[in-house]
Amino acid sequence: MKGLVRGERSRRVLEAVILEYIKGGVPVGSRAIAKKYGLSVSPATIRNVMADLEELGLLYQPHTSAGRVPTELGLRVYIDAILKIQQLSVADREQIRRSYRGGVSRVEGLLRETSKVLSSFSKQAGVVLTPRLSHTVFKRIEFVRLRTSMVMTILVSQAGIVHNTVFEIQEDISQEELDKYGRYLNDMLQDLALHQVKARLLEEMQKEKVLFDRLLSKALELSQKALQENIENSELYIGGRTNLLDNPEFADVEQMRRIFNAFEEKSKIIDLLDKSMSAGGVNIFIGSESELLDMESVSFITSPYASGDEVLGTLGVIGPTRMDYSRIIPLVDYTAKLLSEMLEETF
Amino acid sequence: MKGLVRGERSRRVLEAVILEYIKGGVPVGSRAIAKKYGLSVSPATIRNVMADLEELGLLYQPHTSAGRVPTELGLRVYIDAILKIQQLSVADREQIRRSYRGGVSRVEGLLRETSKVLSSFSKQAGVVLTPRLSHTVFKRIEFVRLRTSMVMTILVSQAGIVHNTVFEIQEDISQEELDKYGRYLNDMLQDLALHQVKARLLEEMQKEKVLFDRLLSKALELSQKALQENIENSELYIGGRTNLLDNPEFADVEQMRRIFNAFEEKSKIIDLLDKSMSAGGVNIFIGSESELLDMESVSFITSPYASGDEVLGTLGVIGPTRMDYSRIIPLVDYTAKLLSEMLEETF
DNA sequence: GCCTAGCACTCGACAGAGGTGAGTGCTAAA
DNA sequence: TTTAGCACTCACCTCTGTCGAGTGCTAGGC
Repeated sequence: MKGLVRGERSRRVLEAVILEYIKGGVPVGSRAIAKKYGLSVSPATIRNVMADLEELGLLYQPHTSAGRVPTELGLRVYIDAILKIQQLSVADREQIRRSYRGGVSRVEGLLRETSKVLSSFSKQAGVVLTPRLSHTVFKRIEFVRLRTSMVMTILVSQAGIVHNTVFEIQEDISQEELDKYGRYLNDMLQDLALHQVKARLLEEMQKEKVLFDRLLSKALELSQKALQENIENSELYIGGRTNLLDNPEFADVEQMRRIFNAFEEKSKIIDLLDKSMSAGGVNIFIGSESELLDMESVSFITSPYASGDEVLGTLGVIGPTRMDYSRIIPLVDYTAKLLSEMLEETF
Repeated sequence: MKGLVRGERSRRVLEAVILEYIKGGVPVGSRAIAKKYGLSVSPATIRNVMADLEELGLLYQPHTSAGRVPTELGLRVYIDAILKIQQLSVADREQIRRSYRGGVSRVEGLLRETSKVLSSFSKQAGVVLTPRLSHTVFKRIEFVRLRTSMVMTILVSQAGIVHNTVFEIQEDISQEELDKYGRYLNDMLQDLALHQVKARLLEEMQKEKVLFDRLLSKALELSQKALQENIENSELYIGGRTNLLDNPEFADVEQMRRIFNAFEEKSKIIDLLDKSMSAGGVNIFIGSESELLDMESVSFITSPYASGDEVLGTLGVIGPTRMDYSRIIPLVDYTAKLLSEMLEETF
């Protein structure tokens, strides 16, 4: 074994095949490479090199007498060892920034807009995972009496995420009393991370003082209830689904259905994005690497975004394995940073 | 002219063609009808009748020597004059009710669930238009200071819809002061319809008392700002997009792309649903009747839902013109009523 | 006067045949 | 080690013929 890609020439041929394949989407032959990539060797030589690359599992031949197509491993090697990731051009960056003009006034709007930006610049589908409430810092809680025994809790996090829950309670409580609970809790929970809030509430409930104060214990009970529900959940914004229809590899309906099903289910994609949240930096899943989706021929490029020190969520691009990595990787990277910046600025 | 569908037999033939076409999706011939629909006449006779129906514009022949397909007008006549709309079966109703078990605790969740129910029972796509804030009744307003000069407004309507806006203000205001504004406004605006709130605010601002009370005028100004934004907007929940992929008429990608684009755009669908909101009862748009979408071969079945007297939004099913109207019309009708009921119950 | 049987005709769907061209692997020579 | 040449493979296209569903028309029957 002489290493995965042994010589400079092999590397150039692999790159050429991949670039050409990304451009055209059809198997690429030796002639095309010899001509277009100025390697100044004959097609026959290229063929020999390609045969070597095939043996290494980097290329693959759909059938005898067809050109070569990169395998997942081939793409992986290309991305890890050959591709030099460049900065996004100033013009592109400027244009992305401009997409956000016109004032986005809510976090949700900002995230949704981001999914659109990602999709329109990548010509693929853009996804943005909303922050999990549990990962954010408590800002405020508010109780609203909707009608007899029906209370709505509104929770606001420091990052400006608003979450509400409605639930029934045993006995009716007046709005005035609910307001009192709110004030008490707001004082107590200020600046706590939400996943600490639960613990804090329990702790507080133990205290003697509280045990004898019906008002306080009621307040704690209510907020407990509100927090029980889905603060672990995140939502997923998906933009530009239809871009995927333009990819010739998804022309067959079966393939398409799988992807759109995944979009509808969301949970699998959420899991994947969740997983890459902790990783930091740009993550790339090629085809079956994602494991979660039984989808060959689909790649994910993801990056977490943050506000301050706290990682909030993940965003990314979903497209065919045959997508323009050299452009989309920096796009995802830049967008994640820009979003982080904007979140920080506002909240 | 002897009326659109002159005799009992014509009517039965039209019905047979439509039923058969809905079932199979392919042009239906005279033989099939003669056999299956017990009209006890020969195919030749059926052919004559079909020729008449074609002349009337109710049927259409894709090419010589193909069977007949109903035209939009044909479907319209069928729905208006022939189809007897039945109640949903008790079993179906029970099953729909059951879909909502497991407690849906927020309006948004309820609406989203509804879009799923609609889609899964119709095997098509289900849509639910969220209530416009402006159509709802004021319940509560709350200001939260996010950071220096940055304020979030949270608006809750009686129907339990929560809406938040973030904006910058000239000078910083403390949370205590913001709370005061909130209390003042909550008293003032109680039980007003939101579209009246604006007027009320202006009116209030004129009053002398306010002019000299910096606090009050500030409060009014803030809430004005919060209301300026998109209280007219509604969102759209779409469930079961992928069901549409199962319809053979959408096998060709171009057709599919148009529909999915409409889903992504949303605005056109929102307009359409909006239009049918005021109409009341079940509305049916067959193919080009919807005008908004340049989509032949797509039908909408919609119905408004309400809470109390107030019409809140619209829901419906989107599918191919060739869908099972006899089942889906009562489905939409029942679901709308059920949703109204549940909203009323909770809020 | 309406219904039906029969018949010739039309046209899409499908399958098979043959041709084309891109691309390969192998071999032998430079 | 590279290259030229050559035989071979295979997807794809086009052309052709067949099949069958379905029609419209006409003539005869109730």
